[in-house]
Amino acid sequence: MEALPERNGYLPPTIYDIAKRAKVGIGTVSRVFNNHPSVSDATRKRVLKVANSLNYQPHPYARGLARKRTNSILAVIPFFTTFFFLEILQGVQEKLGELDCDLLLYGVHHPDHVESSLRQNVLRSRVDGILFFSMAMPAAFAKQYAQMKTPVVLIDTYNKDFDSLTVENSFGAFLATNHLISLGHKRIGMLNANIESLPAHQRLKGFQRAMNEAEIPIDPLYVKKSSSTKLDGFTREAGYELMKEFIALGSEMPTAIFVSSDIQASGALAALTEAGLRCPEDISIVGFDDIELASHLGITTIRQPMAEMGAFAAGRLAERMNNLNLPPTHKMFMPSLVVRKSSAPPVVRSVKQKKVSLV
Amino acid sequence: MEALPERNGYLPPTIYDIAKRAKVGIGTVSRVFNNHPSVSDATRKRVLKVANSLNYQPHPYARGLARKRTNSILAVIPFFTTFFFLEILQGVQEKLGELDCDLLLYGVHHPDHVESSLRQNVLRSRVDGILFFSMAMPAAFAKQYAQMKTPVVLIDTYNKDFDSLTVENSFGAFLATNHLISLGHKRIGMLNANIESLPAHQRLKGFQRAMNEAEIPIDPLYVKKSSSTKLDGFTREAGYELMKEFIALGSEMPTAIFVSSDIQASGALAALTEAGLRCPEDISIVGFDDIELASHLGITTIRQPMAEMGAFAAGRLAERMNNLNLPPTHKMFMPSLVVRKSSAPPVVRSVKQKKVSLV
DNA sequence: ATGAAAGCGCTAACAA
DNA sequence: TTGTTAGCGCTTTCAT
Repeated sequence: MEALPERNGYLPPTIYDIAKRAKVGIGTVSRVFNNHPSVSDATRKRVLKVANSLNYQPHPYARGLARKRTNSILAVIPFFTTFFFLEILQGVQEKLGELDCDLLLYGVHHPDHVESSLRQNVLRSRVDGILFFSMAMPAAFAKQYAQMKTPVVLIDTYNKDFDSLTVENSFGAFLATNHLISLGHKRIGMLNANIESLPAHQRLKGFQRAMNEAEIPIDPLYVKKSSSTKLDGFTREAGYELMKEFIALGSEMPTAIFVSSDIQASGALAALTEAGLRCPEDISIVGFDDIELASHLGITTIRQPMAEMGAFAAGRLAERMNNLNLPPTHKMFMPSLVVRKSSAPPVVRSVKQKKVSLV
Repeated sequence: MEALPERNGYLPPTIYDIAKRAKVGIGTVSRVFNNHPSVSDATRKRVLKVANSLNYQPHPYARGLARKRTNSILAVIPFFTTFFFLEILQGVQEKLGELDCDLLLYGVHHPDHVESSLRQNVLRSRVDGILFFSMAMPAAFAKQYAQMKTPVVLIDTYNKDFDSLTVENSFGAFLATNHLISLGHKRIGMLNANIESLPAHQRLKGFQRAMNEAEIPIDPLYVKKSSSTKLDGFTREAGYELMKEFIALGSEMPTAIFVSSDIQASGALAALTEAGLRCPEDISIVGFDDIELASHLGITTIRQPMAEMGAFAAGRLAERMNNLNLPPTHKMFMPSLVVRKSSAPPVVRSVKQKKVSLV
């Protein structure tokens, strides 16, 4: 802690300055800026004029102290991922603008840091609420927040005690698979991440439902899951490796594969290229997430409505900040299909024969 | 403005609570938490013990009010771009952690919004300093900040009145071109963005210098620049179109091209694939920026030290906040070469003859 | 409708 | 070394 140099020269005007020049009490000035009804029109106008001429802006910290609310919220996000969060934050911020609320960012590098940040920011009552992204809320804090009724909204993660919003993974997988089916594919596979993870599990469910509804039997050979624990198998490498297994099937290879994430799909594509196979001519691919890469690679995929999710999260947080006793709600968002060039009708190759046994 | 529900039940402890239980005055408690030297070890220990047992955390807003400094800074970033900023913010945040300082995020969608944010946050003295990214500082604010000595650090943009840090574009281009040269290429082209933009201009300079130093004449036909105004031609489409022009050269095509950005390189690659040409076999490509896409596409590129830049920016801002009268400094960061598979030695094709006229 | 005054939780100057 | 006190700029009773 060093000496704290005062901002030179110019000092921002306070309500006292305004009050003096407008010949009113500071209370009145305050009322004007809080839109309190009991100020005469004349006075209000006079105060506003003076305030404008002095370029007055209420000091948020003084306000925060007096009001016991800071008008700012904290976003705790894992910093290793990128695109998804920025898009959501965009939605958050837009909404926050309406609410005259600021956004504090806390990027988590290491899980341990989560706790210290939460402690610092919340217990210090520096923020009015928290947006918590994609991580499991540490149990100790979950308990504490629940009983202190701290406003918390969970995004892309779940805890029964807090508001949460997630994407309907299963429905997205259903959409993806259905797209492939409606393109005319019959031999459809799924390249999944680690089934232990919730999203992977849900996406498998959606795949199965689509296949069942279309009455297409699922060949177990066509359903491959990563056993990687690194990021639950949602990695480029995992996609690459599993795709090689598909390729090893040779002529028995599916004509289309639903891949559980775009990042895996990028690896799958690499494996295909390496094997001299072309997408979509030899095989159609549908991914999931719609990360930026997907558009560059031309991957048909499932998009999550990130901006809306962000806006919704901010809105929900605001509601909760205004009423600490709302019961937690759990909102599901519906993803949508984005068709690009990695999916196409199956090519009727040297029409030998229909595939026989699908088990 | 609605009724403001108080946080139910639990109220955070204040220095008064601590003081009472530790049987000291509030001043002493304050001193302890400000590491003021004149507190006896015994007292300090006692206060700390009580504080810990009560889970006390100083209230940042009260502190801010009294100290006239908020311990938080504002990052103003253009929200349409993504990866680059997150990486820099990572560096920023790491540094900020050391400084016990918070990060307020303001994403700019529309240039108009810049001003309102700056006004709100700075004039309201909500933040101690500003990190301003990749945009031209609006003149009105530049003047005001300069005379108010508001701590501002510019990142990836320049203004003589403020600290700034930028990347040595020219040097990066030099590195890229040199890499191609050292690989043995002689027919080297450059696929540039809109030369009106500063980075495009600087990158051209670096290209020219490398060629000159290697005494390889530059064929004007091999230097193509986008005339697009959209993002100054730093787009996938621009890269795609210009690469088609290169391809149209047929056998006269360069054996290697330095592309002014990865995003353009991705478009260039697409054009190549479309034309049935392979990279690096038929032509080597080096990009610039090292966006995530580059690694997925295997593009050799020039990387900017983003995390370091972020940390440096935060550090510089801190210095300036501690001494408002420092003269502005302008720091250049050196980019580095990342070799991937899009660049390789030229293939000695059906060695017909040396290229004759390079004009 | 308006002014005066008492905090909000803290820092820092001043005494002791 | 310590306690006391006067702000920091604002909101919010309580009078008037």
